[in-house]
Amino acid sequence: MSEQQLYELHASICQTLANPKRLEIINLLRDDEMTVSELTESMQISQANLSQHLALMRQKGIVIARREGLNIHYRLGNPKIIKACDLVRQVLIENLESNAALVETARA
Amino acid sequence: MSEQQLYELHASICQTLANPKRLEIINLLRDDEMTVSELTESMQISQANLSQHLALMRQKGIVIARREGLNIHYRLGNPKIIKACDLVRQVLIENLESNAALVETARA
DNA sequence: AAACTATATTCAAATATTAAAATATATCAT
DNA sequence: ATGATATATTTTAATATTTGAATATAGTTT
Repeated sequence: MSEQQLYELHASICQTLANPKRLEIINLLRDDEMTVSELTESMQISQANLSQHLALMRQKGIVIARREGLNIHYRLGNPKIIKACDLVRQVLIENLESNAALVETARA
Repeated sequence: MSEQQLYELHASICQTLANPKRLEIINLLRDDEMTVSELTESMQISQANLSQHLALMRQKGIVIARREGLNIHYRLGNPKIIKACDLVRQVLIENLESNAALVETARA
């Protein structure tokens, strides 16, 4: 597998993370698995659209589905996903903070 | 700032990471800053397109530019970006490995 | 100031992503 | 078998992203 190909696969995982609803799903699954119904109730999203997002994430191995009767339970495929998301969120927060600091400097 | 808005900004950072060339740039800047010329020479990409990618990353604070004469030196805006990318790459590698394991199981 | 070098920006066409709507499938209960 | 519930898939229109081509800008050298 070439480095180029790895970068492409890497990018496609990032692409899968590049959606607010999907990030919200990942956060909801942080500690425990949840059924599709539970996710639908916890979020502002239609069942069909939620299912589309879950299908995408399943394909990339970001979440794993497990059927139990009528319900399907979803969980994260790899706990490192949460670590990665948390790191990116920290970067975001730090960027916001230093922007705020810049604004302060400009006012002074 | 609402959680929704945070998820949107978070997603937009992930979106910025969701491109193989941009990931390659980040990796090249891992340890040291580099000029645009150096980056152009290290990668299979046109100068104009590289500049477009750098502009996007600048806007998101992922990368910082510093002019020195004719050259512009780029460096990472936050070392945590590298950590996050490395984590996602680990997730990718682990997914590839468990896929390979699955194929083995299917053959056996 | 004219030429040169390094880098950035704008525009447009091709391509990819998103979400709603409609429909389909799987399991369970009767 | 029928109906009910939970979830998934397909299609489509709107929107966003990507890249090459052309052009612009900033700093330097002569």
